[in-house]
Amino acid sequence: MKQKKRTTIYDIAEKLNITASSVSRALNNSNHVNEATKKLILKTAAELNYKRNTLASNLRKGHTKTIGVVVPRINQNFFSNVIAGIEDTTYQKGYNLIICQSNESHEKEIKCVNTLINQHVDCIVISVSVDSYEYSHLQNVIDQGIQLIQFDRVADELETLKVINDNEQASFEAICHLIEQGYKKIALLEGPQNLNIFRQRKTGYLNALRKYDMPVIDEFIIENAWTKELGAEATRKLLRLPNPPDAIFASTSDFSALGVLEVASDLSIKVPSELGICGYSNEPFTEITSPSITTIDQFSIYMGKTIANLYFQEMENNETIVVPKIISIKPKLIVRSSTSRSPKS
Amino acid sequence: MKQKKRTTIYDIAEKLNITASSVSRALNNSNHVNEATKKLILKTAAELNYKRNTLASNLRKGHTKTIGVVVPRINQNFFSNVIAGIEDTTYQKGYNLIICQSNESHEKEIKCVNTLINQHVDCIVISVSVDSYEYSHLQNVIDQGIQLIQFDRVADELETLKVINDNEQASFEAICHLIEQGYKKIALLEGPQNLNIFRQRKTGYLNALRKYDMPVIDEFIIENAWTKELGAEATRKLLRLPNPPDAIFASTSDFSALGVLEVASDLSIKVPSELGICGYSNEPFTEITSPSITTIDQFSIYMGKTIANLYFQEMENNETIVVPKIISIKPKLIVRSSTSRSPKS
DNA sequence: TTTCAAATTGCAATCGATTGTTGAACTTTA
DNA sequence: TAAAGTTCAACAATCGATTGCAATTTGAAA
Repeated sequence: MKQKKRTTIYDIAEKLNITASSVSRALNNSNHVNEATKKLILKTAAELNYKRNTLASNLRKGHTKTIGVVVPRINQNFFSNVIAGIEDTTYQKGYNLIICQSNESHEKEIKCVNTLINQHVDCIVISVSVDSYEYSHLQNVIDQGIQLIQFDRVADELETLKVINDNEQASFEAICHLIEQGYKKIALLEGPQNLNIFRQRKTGYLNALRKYDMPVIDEFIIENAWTKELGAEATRKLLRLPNPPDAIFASTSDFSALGVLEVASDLSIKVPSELGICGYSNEPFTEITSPSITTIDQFSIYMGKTIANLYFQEMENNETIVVPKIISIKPKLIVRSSTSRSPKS
Repeated sequence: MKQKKRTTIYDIAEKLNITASSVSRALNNSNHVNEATKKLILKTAAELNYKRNTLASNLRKGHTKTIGVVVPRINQNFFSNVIAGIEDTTYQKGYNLIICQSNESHEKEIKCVNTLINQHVDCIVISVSVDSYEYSHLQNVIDQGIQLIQFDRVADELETLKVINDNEQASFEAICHLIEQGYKKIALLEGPQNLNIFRQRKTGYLNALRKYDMPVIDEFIIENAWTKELGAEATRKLLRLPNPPDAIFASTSDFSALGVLEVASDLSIKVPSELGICGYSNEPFTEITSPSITTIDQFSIYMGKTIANLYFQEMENNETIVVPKIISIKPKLIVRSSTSRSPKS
């Protein structure tokens, strides 16, 4: 590749017989430059097609106006929406985003975080991967003086800024809804319990059952059913039980719920009359399946915006100690056909 | 925010009573350092929790091992898949990605590109926004000596590396398929014709009709129907015609096709027997609508990988002139229920 | 005309890492 | 033992922009 020499402030200075400092000041619109020369400098800069070298500038200034984002998967609706939300508000403040995906791998997550530290980003926003078991790499971020914001899947033990969903409440409401629709034997597809979001959803499920004095049936709780395939498999298993459930809450994801729906469809089990199905995340497709799937909206784009605003807000309270702050967003139950039957037993 | 002083190579040097150059060489595993001191340096670096300042390093070295990506929307399946593909292969080579979204705005696209130039990325990968009308900002990228790779929506007039789909062929095959299924009056929902991808798809449509000696009916071609809402609206208009079409090719997107399907469903028009529907992009949801939607897969993840590999390949042919190269990926028609009727007229 | 302050501009250090050159210490060879 | 060659580390310049301080010019006031 041809590597043309880019024009620098020195080139401009030389051409105009002044020093680079004046050029720099003019470019930064400082008022310590004569208006006339400022105009001239700006004009010459445009002529020479000057582009500021952000690397040099950032090195000198000590900050990069860049935020690093680490998510398990970029191409997953929830995460790409959060990113879009973050981007939307950071862009307006002149910030850039460096986006990494951990591919749900703890190893890669560590590498991503380290790269971001090396890049001297001003802030790291992360949702941890499913198999993370220790968080020294995140502690490291804090130690390096970089603002750390966790969202959705957070490490509870780390005292950082957090933006989360109230998973327990959402899950609780979903189960209450099912019970009110007359379902009596509600199964739970749960996600990996090392992630707190899945633990919280389970708690919500148990609380709701308790509230209505319904028994907790162990074989109705299926571990690690968080993909479409695993959801389908779990469903087949559940429906083969001598006393099968009449509703399934796929607390892990809508994909899992989709697996449930497909199995029900294969077995000609009528949804919602014979089987109620509730998912989680409000993926776009849940609206267009037949029947449409009841699910929980996490306000993902709003969540992204909240994260960005939280960062800027903390930035402004300069000097003060970092107080661990948690912002909890209440998700919303979206009732659709897959759980809507007339409310009688 | 507390801003701790990070440890630098000077800190390590000072502690060990040597110069920073030796530290740098040790950290870069140069063989101009004594093995023993190298070990010592590495050990001390780890102790002091040293992290290389990539800014300084990049400034000195003149490249950043960073690729900038500009797409219309991050949270659109096709684009997020391409990004995931790029990320997958660049990550292995130690490259980073800076991702920007133009939000389909020409203005913002220009700003994104300029930011990336300022950031001294080594390469810019872009799919232009729908309302772009001139490409001086892209010419600028080339002038600054930055490798430019266009994909999918490309500016034909710019001689750059390009990775595209053979839209014309895909569209041609889709229409041939419809005709072979016995559809006789095929409408086209077309996208903004300033984007070449939509022009190509239209050409494919026209070519297929010509091949089968079928007339081109002007009122069957609807402009700018590239969202779900516009697709729905277009469909209502088409079906109100005295002589309505018996198939609709939503060449713009699957979202548009979904709009078609919903209107058909509202009007109780049977798909595929009374109306055939074909979309474009193979969005995940096309598989789970009822009926499932025939569409065209663009191999988006593979496309991303191809882009990344193309960059590395060009990098290696150092010194030579940049030859504009175009890689065309042949999309695949995915036949599903929405167009599958017994092949008789 | 002299004095002083304000407005501009220049000088030089700095951010942290890299790298070509130089020189000292050491090893090998004749 | 002396000459030649190696190895290793120090020195200093460099990447491009920023910024505190010093110096100069300008203009106004005395």
